[in-house]
Amino acid sequence: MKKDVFRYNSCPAYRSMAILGSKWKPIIIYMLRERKARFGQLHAAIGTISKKVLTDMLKELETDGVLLREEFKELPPRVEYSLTEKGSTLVPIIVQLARWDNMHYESLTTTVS
Amino acid sequence: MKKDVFRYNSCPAYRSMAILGSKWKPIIIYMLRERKARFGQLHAAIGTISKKVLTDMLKELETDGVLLREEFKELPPRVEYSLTEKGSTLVPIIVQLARWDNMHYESLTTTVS
DNA sequence: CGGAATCCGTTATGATACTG
DNA sequence: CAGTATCATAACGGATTCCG
Repeated sequence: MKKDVFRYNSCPAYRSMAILGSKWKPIIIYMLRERKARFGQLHAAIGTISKKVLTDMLKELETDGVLLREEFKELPPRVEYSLTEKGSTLVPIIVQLARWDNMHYESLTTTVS
Repeated sequence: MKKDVFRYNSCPAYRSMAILGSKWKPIIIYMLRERKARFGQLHAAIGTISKKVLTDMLKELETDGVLLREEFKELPPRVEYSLTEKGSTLVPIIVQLARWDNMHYESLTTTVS
């Protein structure tokens, strides 16, 4: 369930990498940088992620204290995800990573300001 | 061979994550930040990495243009690895990741200045 | 010394169908 | 709508042995 790949002593940044070092987590966090979003919105926005994997990622991010899950007991159900303060501190790092991409490879459709 | 986990369109930072999002690459890059090192030195310094995996990581990093491999045709053989300019630009990012770790979790033996 | 070659377990991610 | 439950697979990381 946890990223055992990044384990003690392997890397001085293993905890941040345990959070960012997966295929979908950076973009999930980045999407929540300004406003909360519902499960379905995230699923549609990311497009190619499966619901199972999205669920898994959201759970892990919540466990890591990076995001908050609000469940409204309605019908149909509604669940909103938002970044915690801790999660917000990851945004500039993600921006830097994306910027590195843009600097070292060309022509990305997605631009990070 | 490549990190297929970080694939096109999945993440605006997928290229940097393909480099940093593995168990050993950040620490390898960080170790080379000031001076070149030989295969055996890296192997000993990291301690718990297997030779196969170290070889794999070094090959991928070389392919990605992050480090340079110099082979001296001697006996016994000597191979030196060093960061390229492109590789050097990753160091501050790794430092930031490590710093994030230190800020959000306590008491790490390894401190990054 | 610096690998290469094999073999192998675990984990991350995915496709699909189903549900309160 | 927001998930669960199954099942499947490829890739990541590792142990071990052998080699010029």
